[in-house]
Amino acid sequence: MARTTIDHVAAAAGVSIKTVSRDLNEEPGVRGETRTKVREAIARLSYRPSLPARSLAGRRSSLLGLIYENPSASYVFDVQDGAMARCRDAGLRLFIQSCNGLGDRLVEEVLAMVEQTHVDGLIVTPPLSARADLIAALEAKGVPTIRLAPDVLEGGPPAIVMDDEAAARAMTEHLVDLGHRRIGFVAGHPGHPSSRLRIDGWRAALADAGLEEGPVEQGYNDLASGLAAGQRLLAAAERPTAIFASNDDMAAGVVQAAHQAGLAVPGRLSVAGFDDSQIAAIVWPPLTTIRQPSRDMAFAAAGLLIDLVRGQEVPGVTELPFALVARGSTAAPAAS
Amino acid sequence: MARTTIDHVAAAAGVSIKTVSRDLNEEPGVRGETRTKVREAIARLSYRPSLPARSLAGRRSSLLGLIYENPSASYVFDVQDGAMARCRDAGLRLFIQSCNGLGDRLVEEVLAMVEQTHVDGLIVTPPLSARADLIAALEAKGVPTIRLAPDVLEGGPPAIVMDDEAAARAMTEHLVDLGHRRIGFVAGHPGHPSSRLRIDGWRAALADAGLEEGPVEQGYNDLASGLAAGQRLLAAAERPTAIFASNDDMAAGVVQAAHQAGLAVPGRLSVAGFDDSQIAAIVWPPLTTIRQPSRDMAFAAAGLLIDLVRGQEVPGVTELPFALVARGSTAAPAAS
DNA sequence: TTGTAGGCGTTATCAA
DNA sequence: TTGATAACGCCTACAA
Repeated sequence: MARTTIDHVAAAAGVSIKTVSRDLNEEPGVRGETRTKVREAIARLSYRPSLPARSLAGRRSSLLGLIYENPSASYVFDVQDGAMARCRDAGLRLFIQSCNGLGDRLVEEVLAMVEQTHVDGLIVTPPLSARADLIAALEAKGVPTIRLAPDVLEGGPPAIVMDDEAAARAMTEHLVDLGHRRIGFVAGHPGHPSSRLRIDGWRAALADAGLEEGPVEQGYNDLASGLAAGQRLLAAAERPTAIFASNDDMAAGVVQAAHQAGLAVPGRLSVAGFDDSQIAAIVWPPLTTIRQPSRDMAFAAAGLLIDLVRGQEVPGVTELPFALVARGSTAAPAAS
Repeated sequence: MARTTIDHVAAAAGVSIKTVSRDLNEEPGVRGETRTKVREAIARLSYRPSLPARSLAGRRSSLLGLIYENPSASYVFDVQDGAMARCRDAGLRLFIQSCNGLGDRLVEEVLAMVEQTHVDGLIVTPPLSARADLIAALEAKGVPTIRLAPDVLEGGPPAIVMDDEAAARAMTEHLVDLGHRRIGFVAGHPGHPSSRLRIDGWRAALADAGLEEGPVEQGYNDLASGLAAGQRLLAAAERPTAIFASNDDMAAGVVQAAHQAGLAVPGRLSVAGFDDSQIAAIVWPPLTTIRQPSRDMAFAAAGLLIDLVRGQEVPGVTELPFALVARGSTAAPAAS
């Protein structure tokens, strides 16, 4: 029950607590011999410094925060994993907070969390990274912040992004290259940062190819809305030969709609998604999609935040590359 | 930059800091009038007590911990969500830690986390809840612990479980009732607590129905191994008319194997899963499966842990009900 | 290169 | 019913 403290270590090593502290924090000015003694005592007593005591005494808590709201389980999982890995490398801890269901108390609750836990800085994931009120409040409080995939890049805290528009364009070009001329689109949730960029990319690619704009249906980033959108798209008189959905969940819905309509995928209909979430590899046929490097982005975000907290300069925008993953759900259109 | 502290509140309310502290902790012995004054000052200054200071001074940190390792993204997501919700209700915070890739440093790292963060107690999710060394170490340290879905119930810290065996039996009975006589099984990961219970349930139900035991193939809880197991099962001379997989990911793999073999599901082959994870509703046809109340179990676990930390008695085993979710992947066998 | 004193923001103890 | 004061375990500033 009795905690091992820095005093015990100091006594065991025959030095003062300050010397132990210096070693712990890798401060200079400790003789090699002394350092060895201290290290040995630390190991022998298996001493672990108390984080609360540190954050109380010092100006740092060795704790970073990460907040999320709602996105898919796999996205949250990847992001957590990446950020935690980076923190572990740096000997820091990550405090994760869900903001689901906070409604209009969001800003207040986040500030409360930051104050109570003393996190040194915060990683804000989408769609929270698009909440201007939140970001403004954090800046006003002086909380070091990194935005993950925000909607607006100019101004605001440093951001980590992927080029959604270029990715959507690449996917559309992939479909065009396969020979598709009538390519429908299922738009993403209107409140989501990347939705606009993705539809813009689709439009741009069609324009570049000299093709007419295909039919668009609104979705809400979940399977059900993708299914409904797919049904509407497929019921039209002039059916598209390919449908590009703004995320994988909706693309899975479109695949279901095709199954229901008795249309073979990709024989009669090609379907493309976005995100390369778990689902993409699980539906049949597996989805051609865009791999968003969620884990890498979070890893990088944590790295930037660490720099930021240490007072170093960090770039305003860091862009990570995407990849087009071609799988079974897209093919050349049926010769008609 | 200057933090609002209990001193500011005390000054504003014209009382001592101890009185403010008493109000914060809902201790008795504060006059109603005084309490009102204090509350008003707290609200006006939007004061939030510092968690580190609390854990340093008091015997409690108002922080619970949750550790996980590897399971599917959706499982982790649900569990986090449930535990966080319960913590929020109680005014506590939840510290989440991934234990992926820790190898043989697992026990050491978990103990380090517990010591460093001062969490009051720990929720241990599967498959970590089956790690005897970990559980023993936590008990030795006197860390209040709740096990989520452990393999062994007798002894050890309080556990929250679902009756895996009964659920597997129910699913098998469902298939028998549909008319299946040759029911194959894809076994779950050998290291996973519930794998044995599920196969036992399947065996028991077949025995009860007076049926011969069907073919079994080993899987590892992921899609790929389910696919491989499905291929082996379907290649056999006497093909089963139904396959029950120990989890949904593997069931999705079996469905893929059926697709590849040109076997209609559920026309020529019925497939059943377990977990009701996201995947279950996404594959085509959607899976008949067992809903494991992961979120509820985590919610309950946090509740028990709170009681435990407060020194109350908690039951050794708490069992939550499962549900059989019948969807499109199971039907009567083709008349042959 | 090392050590001493003071304080971080709370809760606990004991007195008023 | 309230308050002064001493911890809690560490870091910062300053001294030796």
